[in-house]
Amino acid sequence: MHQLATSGLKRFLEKLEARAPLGAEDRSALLDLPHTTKSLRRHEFIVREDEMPRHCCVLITGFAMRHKTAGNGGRQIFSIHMPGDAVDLQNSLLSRADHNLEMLSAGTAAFIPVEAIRDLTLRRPAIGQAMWYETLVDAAIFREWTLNVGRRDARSRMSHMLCEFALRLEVAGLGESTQYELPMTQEELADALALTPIHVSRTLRALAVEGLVQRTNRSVKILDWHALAKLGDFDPGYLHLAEE
Amino acid sequence: MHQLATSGLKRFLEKLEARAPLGAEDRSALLDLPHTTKSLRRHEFIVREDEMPRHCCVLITGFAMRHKTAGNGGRQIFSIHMPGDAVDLQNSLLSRADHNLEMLSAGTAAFIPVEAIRDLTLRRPAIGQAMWYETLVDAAIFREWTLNVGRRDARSRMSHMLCEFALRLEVAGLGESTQYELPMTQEELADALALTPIHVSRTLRALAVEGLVQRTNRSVKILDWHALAKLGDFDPGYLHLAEE
DNA sequence: CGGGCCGTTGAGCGGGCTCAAGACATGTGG
DNA sequence: CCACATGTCTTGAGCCCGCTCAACGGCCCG
Repeated sequence: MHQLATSGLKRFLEKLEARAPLGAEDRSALLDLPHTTKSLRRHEFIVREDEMPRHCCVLITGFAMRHKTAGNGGRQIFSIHMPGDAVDLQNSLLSRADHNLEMLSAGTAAFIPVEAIRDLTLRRPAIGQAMWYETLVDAAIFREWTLNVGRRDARSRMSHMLCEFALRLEVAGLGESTQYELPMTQEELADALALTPIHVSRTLRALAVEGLVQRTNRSVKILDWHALAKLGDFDPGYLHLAEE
Repeated sequence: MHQLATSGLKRFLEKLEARAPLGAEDRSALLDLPHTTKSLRRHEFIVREDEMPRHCCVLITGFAMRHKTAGNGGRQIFSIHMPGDAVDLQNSLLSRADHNLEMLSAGTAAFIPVEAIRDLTLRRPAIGQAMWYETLVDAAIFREWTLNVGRRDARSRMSHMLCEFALRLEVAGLGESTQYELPMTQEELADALALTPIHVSRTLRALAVEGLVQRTNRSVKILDWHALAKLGDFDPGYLHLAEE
């Protein structure tokens, strides 16, 4: 159990260090963070809007999503998260949650007391800075999604999102950029893209007919990356990946 | 000149302290940040996409906006900023800008070298944390705008945005919540709401006919706050203002 | 075998877009 | 003082992308 937990934070550590390496003391201070691991069911909520979360959660396995529902019943998904992501720094540090965090698939996560995080980032400012930058990248992704939803049509939106996932999963070592597992229903895709599930179905069909992507079950195969990226107006700069 | 500059950072300091008070040393360390002040024209860019900004900018007077243009020519405005806002921590800390920062009105700003910021936040982690939280609130606003654009119709979008500005301006001490100056053209409103300028015109007219708001020149008068907030599905939780 | 859940397909509608023209204010130079 | 250009806002008419409503089919799992 402790084995699992440690390796979970390890993935988080690797993610932080991808941007800027940490010293040995910082590294071990991070890995020594007190935490408990817990397995989570699909659709289980990690945090709900208006709660005051007392733990911050690092995904070890499985996928999660942020979302919020408007007064008219429309739901908007803001982002999708994968193993290694510290998934609710956003909510836990600001004391009152302004959106929901929900598992997309079954998985496991490490729960770290918020005070331990606050404490660590004060004691070891380099870690604080690394986490800060991580949330800045999250913000960059939020902005790109706003652009996606606000200014691109359905086919471009879908293409853009599929490209983003391809790249992020590849960088995280969770798939190839041309073929990956994505545990989202068409209804969830719709809420991420601000479309209806029906139109998501039609859009995916159109992309398949054009020979760009193929989606079967919960997996995505990209047949023509170049064309898909072009159609999706996809420029990965906003992901702020290490240049290679 | 130095007088002006100091008072500019002072406003920023007040904003940081609204969330969590800082110690005397932190306070003076922040105010002692090296910086130069500069006056900016309307439509002048502070940062452009793909640049590698070497300064972080704190607004002293005037309004600014973040935006980015999609491949099809559509522009999306992500947020509006007002005096006291550190307006491009987002871009400067991640080294390569992924969006533009442009003045909405003429104004003045303090420019702080990025290294000085990085340095200060490492030396004085409490300040780092305060700035971090500030960017987390920015992120919360990005999310709300995504929901706005994705899941609300034109009248609700507009109402929501007018409510947000009313509250933020009041908290910043720049207007009453029922009457304020907003230096945005209808085209800029359109790009913030993901509408066309034409539809913005019609929507504003509709809200005026219903007796909710009145817009003349560049000022906004809210005639029925309660109805406007309801129509706009406006719940200020996401702004994370101090509870009072 | 029955019942969710998920995806597909069709038909009709509508909110916001496009295109086009005009109104009005401001500034600028002759 | 007028002539003209420019930027901003308004109004009208027609259209289209994506929505709504409804039915059906496949699949999994009890």
